[in-house]
Amino acid sequence: MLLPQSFYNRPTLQIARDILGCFLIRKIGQKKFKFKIVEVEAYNGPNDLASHASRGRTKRNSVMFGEPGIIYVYFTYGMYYMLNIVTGKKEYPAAILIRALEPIYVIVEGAKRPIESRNSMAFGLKINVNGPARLTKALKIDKSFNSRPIYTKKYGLWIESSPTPSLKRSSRFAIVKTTRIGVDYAGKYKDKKWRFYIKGSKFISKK
DNA sequence: GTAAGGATGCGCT
DNA sequence: GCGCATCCTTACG
Repeated sequence: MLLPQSFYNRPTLQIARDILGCFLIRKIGQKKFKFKIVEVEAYNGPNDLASHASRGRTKRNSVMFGEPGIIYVYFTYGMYYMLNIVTGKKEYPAAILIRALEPIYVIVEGAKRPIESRNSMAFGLKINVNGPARLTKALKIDKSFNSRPIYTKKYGLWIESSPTPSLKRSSRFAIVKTTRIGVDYAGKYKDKKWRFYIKGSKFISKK
């Protein structure tokens, strides 16, 4: 089921846990690619020194200060895009960075086909989605998605809830909580355990 | 298998 | 100018 905007209008750290195991769907042309979200990081509030928002509102980060459920895509290292979803109340700058996905299947002309290898071409899309920059490249996500809603199918990118909501999440998988990647400069915020991933997943971005 | 370095452009000081 | 919420290629064993 498509996750509604209200899902994102909650505390960011809670969303980071809840979104694990949910599905990211990308529609390109007639093909629909389905992935499981297996790793995320939270960038939480105006004081988080690892967050773009800690330097105040700028043209670049302004969507972080807006409505929850909006996509925040930014450009870094001269060549990569990062995919984030804005979370929490309006005016409270926070977002979830999607760091890694697990390929599930692709629907071509109504038929489900497995996505076989992380590094092979699957129906015209290079599937290499265990890393925040890799996955945007693979899914053809760029700045044009910035400020669009994720809670509609209109733009070819949306998130659906996991298939067995009746089962408690804790009975399906365990969550590892640890420190974020590449934020050594962030003072006391570098030690915040705001990175979450599904324990035992083979599709985590590092180690 | 692991390690090192280059690529590359935009936002911010 | 500097530095970055990174990845890929090359060079080794």
